[in-house]
Amino acid sequence: MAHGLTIGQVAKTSGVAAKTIRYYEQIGVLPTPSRAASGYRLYDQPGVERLRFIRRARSLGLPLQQLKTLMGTLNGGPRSALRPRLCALVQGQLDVVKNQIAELELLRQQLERILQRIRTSGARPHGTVCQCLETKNDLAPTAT
Amino acid sequence: MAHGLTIGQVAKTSGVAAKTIRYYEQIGVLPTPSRAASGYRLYDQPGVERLRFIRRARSLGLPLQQLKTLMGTLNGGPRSALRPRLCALVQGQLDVVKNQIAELELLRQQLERILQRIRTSGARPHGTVCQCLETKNDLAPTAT
DNA sequence: TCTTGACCTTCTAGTCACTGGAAGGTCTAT
DNA sequence: ATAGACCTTCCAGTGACTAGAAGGTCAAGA
Repeated sequence: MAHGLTIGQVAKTSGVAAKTIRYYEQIGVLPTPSRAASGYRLYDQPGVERLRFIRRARSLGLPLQQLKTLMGTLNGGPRSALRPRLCALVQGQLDVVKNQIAELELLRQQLERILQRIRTSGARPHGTVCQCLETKNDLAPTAT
Repeated sequence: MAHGLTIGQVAKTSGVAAKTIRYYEQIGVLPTPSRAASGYRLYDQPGVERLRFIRRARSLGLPLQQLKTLMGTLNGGPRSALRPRLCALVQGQLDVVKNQIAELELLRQQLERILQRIRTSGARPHGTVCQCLETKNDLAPTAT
């Protein structure tokens, strides 16, 4: 009731589910907010901004574990370490994303070839397994 | 000891961890194999082929749940339903993959712009949150 | 025959990022 | 006073495995 938004209000304005906000707090990505006499969580503006930061970074694919350590740096670590760390984080994520794209492109080609094959030749079962997925050449051995 | 490969031999030749093979059996994607007197699992050739089929399909990103129902069709369902089902499965997966690629491409662009910004302008903390991740225009609200 | 070490068995629990639900307390408006 | 919308905590589930513990089995060598 004092100054501050309840978790539901924060959820509504930020688009992050209340459950998710509690979860972030639970695993230590968000600090524990102040509480009303009733026990309700109360968020102030910096608290809301921290959440938005987390969400922004998450939408870039940064894992919560890395965010957690980064938040640690942000709230208390040496300021000088900030830029290189952020830089490395984003660069690392960029590499991850590039690799994912490359792998998915391969996958797409495989799927298109297979679809072609199913459509034209039909899927004759051989034993209990489909021939159309049997040809080795098209498929990476462990491309997950 | 009778005819058949132990789980470790299958694991070695197929490149699938023994743990994973047991897991597939546990969730019903693979049928329960025969057992030696000792209780060891023994796999015959069709069993090994089923595993290879699963892995091939998994490497295409098909979820185990779908594979499970497909295996049901393969082992007992009407043969006529096979081709359209497989076709739909692969087509669906192709759509999924295409969407993933498109999203990751957006993500890559965002990350590259952000990296540029960090490198050139530096990351001045503002309050407790980084400005360089604060600009809304670059970032999708919920692009995970 | 005994022992060593590799292999196998089951079971439980952990990963990641949430999400759902139950059981119960609080706030606001009527 | 009561309805119902909100909040609290805790437990469990998702997908596709992976790790580890505790114990049984097998083949080979001394």
